[in-house]
Amino acid sequence: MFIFAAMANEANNFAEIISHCKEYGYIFQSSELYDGLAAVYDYGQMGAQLKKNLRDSWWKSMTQMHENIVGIDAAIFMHPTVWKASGHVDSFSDPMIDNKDSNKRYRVDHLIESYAEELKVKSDEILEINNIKKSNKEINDDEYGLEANKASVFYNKGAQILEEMDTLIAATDYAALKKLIEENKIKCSISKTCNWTDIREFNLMFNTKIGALADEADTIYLRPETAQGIFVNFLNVQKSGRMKIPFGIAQTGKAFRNEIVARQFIFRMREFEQMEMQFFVRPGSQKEWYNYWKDERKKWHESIGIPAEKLRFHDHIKLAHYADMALDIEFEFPFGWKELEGIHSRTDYDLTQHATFSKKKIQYFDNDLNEEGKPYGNYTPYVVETSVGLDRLFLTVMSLAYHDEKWTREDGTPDGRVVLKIPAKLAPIKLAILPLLKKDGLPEIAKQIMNECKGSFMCFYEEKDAIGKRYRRMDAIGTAFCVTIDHQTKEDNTVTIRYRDDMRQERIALSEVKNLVEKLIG
RNA sequence: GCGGAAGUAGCUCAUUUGGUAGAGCGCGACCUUGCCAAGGUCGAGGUGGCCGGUUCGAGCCCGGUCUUCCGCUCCA
Repeated sequence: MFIFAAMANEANNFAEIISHCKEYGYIFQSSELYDGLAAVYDYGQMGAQLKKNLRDSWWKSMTQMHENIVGIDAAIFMHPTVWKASGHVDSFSDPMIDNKDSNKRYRVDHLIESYAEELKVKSDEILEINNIKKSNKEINDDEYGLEANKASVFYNKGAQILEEMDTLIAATDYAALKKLIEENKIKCSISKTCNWTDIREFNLMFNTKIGALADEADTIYLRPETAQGIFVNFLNVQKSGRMKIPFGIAQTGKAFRNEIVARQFIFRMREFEQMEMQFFVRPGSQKEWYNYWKDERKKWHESIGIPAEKLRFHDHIKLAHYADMALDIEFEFPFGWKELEGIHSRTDYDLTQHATFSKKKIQYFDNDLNEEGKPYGNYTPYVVETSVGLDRLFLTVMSLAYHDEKWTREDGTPDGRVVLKIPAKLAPIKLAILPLLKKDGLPEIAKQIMNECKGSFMCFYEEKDAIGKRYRRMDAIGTAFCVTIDHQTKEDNTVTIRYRDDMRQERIALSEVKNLVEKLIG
């Protein structure tokens, strides 16, 4: 027996988590044999299972648990026009400019917008000062008029610059855009100079060629989001599934974005997996459903063991081109609060765009009766989207699970363990089956338990090394439970079950093992 | 993409100013032990991230390159 004299020092060091993931088969860098490929990662034998458990848990909560949500699996390749319709071809390629002195890079529109904002602030300041002077009778009406004119010059200048910018961006006239920046002497906030590079465009979509001929019509994109696969299948699913609004279509799958800088381990990768659901609603009811899913999704995260105080909502101030409301569910990662899931009210933007570009009617006939007792009739549904990054969710679970525990033994010597306290229902391996000795018939009993259980949940059999060492290894990979078979088992058919999180042990009937574990992971 | 730091065994690191690499842990086999990282014996594993240069000789000096981490930037 031993006691916990101290159970502290649980520093959640991000670097330690990354290295633990590699050491215990959760995540490897892609193509490590060839020095790796930046911002691309592979899931190992443990990671793939955890990721699958997370995906399955989401899938079940969305489809099985909601009668009005169905799941699909759309292809990564889509018709090129899909991305014209969605707006990604235009808005996913941002013009950028670098300041040569500070090496700071700006999105051109952000740079110009902030300059216009400065002009507006300057204008407001002049007005404010002179309003005070006027009310104190320090200046007369004529003098005030002159100052007010000055203010409006600044104000109009700002508005004019923004207008010009919009025209030039729409025309992709980058030479003229640069000229606009230089003529207005827009400076870098770091270097305070106007020494700019040429404007360059960064397209965030990967493209490739389909078919043998390499002309422009054959260029296709790797999808930058999975959502469009749902929108273009809206009518197929609605009609073949006889779905009635409100209803949802769920999907998990890979998406690809050519991020300029991808960092923070698996937080921002060039290839990543989304789990998303598009919920189609009657126009006008989007606010109600947006709020419904906002709460529902946060509850789901809590249901898989994420503490409420580590989650928060963050409303978007600047909305994407398709949204009328948007927020992030953020998690407090080891490197700060970051987006885990996005909830977007996408209006009828996507369906309308696809109707326009495909020249096909995408509408729904609503037979429900309105207040006047008449059917709501034909309309383009509004959409509320919930979209989680599966890799981010994985990182969330790992960063919560990782614990470096240290304590002092009864004899005063230090002891400790690294343990992944992954919720039992998500843990890659549920049960380790460990014969205390690899003789005296104990392995035979253990293998019998193994055969009984492995059809129901993931098990792991191990007879090498001292029992303590095997427990530590199971802790490190996050195995939820261990059962140990000893000599007493042969006498009374009981085994020791050991709980990972608190290392507690209890004696239970051998015949109860499977039922107990199934109950605990349910 | 810019700036900073780093890269030696699976992991953590050592190798005094250049003289062809070691330890601990881990891993494999066997013996012993048996409820929280036990002991013993034997063993596998490194062209020092990669490429090039200087030198009689490079893990060490120089250049390039790749990757990772931190800061900036980016994240419809």
